[in-house]
Amino acid sequence: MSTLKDVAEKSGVTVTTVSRMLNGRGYISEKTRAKINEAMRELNYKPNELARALSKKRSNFIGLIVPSASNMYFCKVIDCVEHLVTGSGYKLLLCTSNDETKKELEYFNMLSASKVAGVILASHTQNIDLSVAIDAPIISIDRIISPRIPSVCSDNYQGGVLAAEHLIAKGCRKLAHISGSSYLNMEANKRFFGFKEVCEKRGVPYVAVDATEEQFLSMRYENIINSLIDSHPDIDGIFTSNDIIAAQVIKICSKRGIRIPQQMKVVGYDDIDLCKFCTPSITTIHQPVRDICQRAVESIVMGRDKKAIPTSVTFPVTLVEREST
Amino acid sequence: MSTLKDVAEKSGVTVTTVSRMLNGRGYISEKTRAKINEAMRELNYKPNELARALSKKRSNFIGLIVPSASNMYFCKVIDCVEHLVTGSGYKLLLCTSNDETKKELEYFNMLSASKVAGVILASHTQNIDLSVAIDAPIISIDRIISPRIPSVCSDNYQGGVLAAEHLIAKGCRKLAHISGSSYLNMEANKRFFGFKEVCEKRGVPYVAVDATEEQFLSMRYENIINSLIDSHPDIDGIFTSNDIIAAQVIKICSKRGIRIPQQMKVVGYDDIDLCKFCTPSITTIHQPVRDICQRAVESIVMGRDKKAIPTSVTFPVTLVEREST
DNA sequence: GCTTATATATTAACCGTTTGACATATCGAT
DNA sequence: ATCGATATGTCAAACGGTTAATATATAAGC
Repeated sequence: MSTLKDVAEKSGVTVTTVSRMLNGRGYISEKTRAKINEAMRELNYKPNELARALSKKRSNFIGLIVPSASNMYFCKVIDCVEHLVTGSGYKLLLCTSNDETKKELEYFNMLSASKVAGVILASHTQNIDLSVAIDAPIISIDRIISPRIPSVCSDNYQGGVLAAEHLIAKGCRKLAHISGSSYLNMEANKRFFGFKEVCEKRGVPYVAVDATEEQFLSMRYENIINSLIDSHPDIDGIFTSNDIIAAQVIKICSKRGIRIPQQMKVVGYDDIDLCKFCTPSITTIHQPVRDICQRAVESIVMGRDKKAIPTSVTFPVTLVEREST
Repeated sequence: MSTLKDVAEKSGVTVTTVSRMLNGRGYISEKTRAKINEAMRELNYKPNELARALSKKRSNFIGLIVPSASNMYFCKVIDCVEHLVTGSGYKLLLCTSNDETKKELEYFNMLSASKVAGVILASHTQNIDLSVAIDAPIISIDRIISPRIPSVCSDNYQGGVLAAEHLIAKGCRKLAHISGSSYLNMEANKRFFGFKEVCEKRGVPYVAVDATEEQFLSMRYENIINSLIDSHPDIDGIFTSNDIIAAQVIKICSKRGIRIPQQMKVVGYDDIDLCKFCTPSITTIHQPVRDICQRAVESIVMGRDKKAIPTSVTFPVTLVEREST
């Protein structure tokens, strides 16, 4: 593996000059530039990123912490963030925390030790002031962690409003809401508040149940869905806090002989690919994941240059109508 | 941020001693060990991983290259690999290549420049001898790239055999196979060979169609499925090369009023979560992703210590019967 | 002919950790 | 009294790049 020094010798200049060129500082004539490029090509030179980062006291890794990579919503986030990070010349360090605060702290220490350029948090982490643990910009996605950490969310309240209004417009008389674990994501609770508000304003009765953390992680909601339908057989519209629950509602209704959308209408949340693959496909609240991720990555890249103080933002959501309503 | 030197000063020993302790070389008395630990705690010392890696000429990052993080099969791989990598004290650098050779090469250069401990390849990359591009162990998942690169696969041929036998046993008279893009994954083609072999042996007629690369990446197979059913309305059993195609077959059949499993039986491949969420749920060939990933990570970790020459392995697959057959 | 901008060189310190070479001291065992 | 194992110290080079300071040379502009 060749080094800067090798390149410098080969092209008959000093390491300073080569480094200057690599980092775009100072003056370089076209002739020298060509000579150096030539030498780099011949030697197949790749700057050692570790040395570079050590010297600069900052790497170009960006850490992304998600609860799990097998949950399709987070997959979307991972995919988006990876593209954006790579597009900005950074590299993605992926961490899956299982929503465990302890693991999250470990990851934080690890990321800090690797001198990451920033951290994007799409995981649990309530209230612990992580900004003290790391000397790099942090931004959270869809979770508000502490007032000191900027966040980028979608309009969860409005999502709940849209879902309830849609179900009511479609003729539902009694609604239900099934949340993910409200303990895990305070921000997502606003989906329920929006839903509730509309139901109350319109005088439509509703019930609400809350999944457990364990159900959220295992993605198995059968029990909660069955017992909801058992105890409220007159429900004809369900708004779920994520699409995975919605898919299982559809499944259980089909097993019970409840026809969708005729007898039961279902609105999910997130708009993951699953919605399209399900039969019937799922009406859902679309989260602008791409916009959210873009904003998150930008805020890290900006924050690094101290160009802008990143602030919290909220993106609008939309309802995507499919076959389940 | 405190350094080794700070810790050494604080605990009244030299950096050599502290480093010795950190790396488990030479002798350390319990008393000194305690003193150093105390100092590290007080200073909240975290070794700078970059400096460490630079000095050792090797980081503890492991690179994982997948075509996409939004494809659920690869999500499973990512999730698994992340857990295993972290469990072994490494960190995961995630790369999504879109199955583009050019991008894969760029990622390889990047990983090489970051002195990764190894690379796990679950992507395209045909025939280019990447082992020359990087000085670290490489292993491929479910793809055979070159004879020089060890791979860990599942028994694709057997998967095809199981699928065909199951469909025939369930009473199908005319079968079809829809592959992902055979161009992208030679190894997965064996699924078709196994399927074909059984059909021919049993005298069951079959047709086979091949999705394009674009269809694979966009996960939209409607056209190919519709035209298959249009031109062969007598097909009563379909084996698809992945579960995402299977889900769409179910969807299209439902739209066309073809009842599953009564009039049409479907067997997918991979056993991703989607299978359980679909209505009806999808019978599929289960890939032992956990075993595969474990083997892949182990081979990197071993390969690093030069303890063992990693060799290629094949894991058995099983058929998981659900509602679609 | 003087100034200024451009282009490059030399030297050396620094980032934080590892590691080898070598020295020294203590302690129990022979 | 000597030996070997244990426990630590000092010193300094190395990993590969960045960067500040200082110097010099060329070319263009007035």
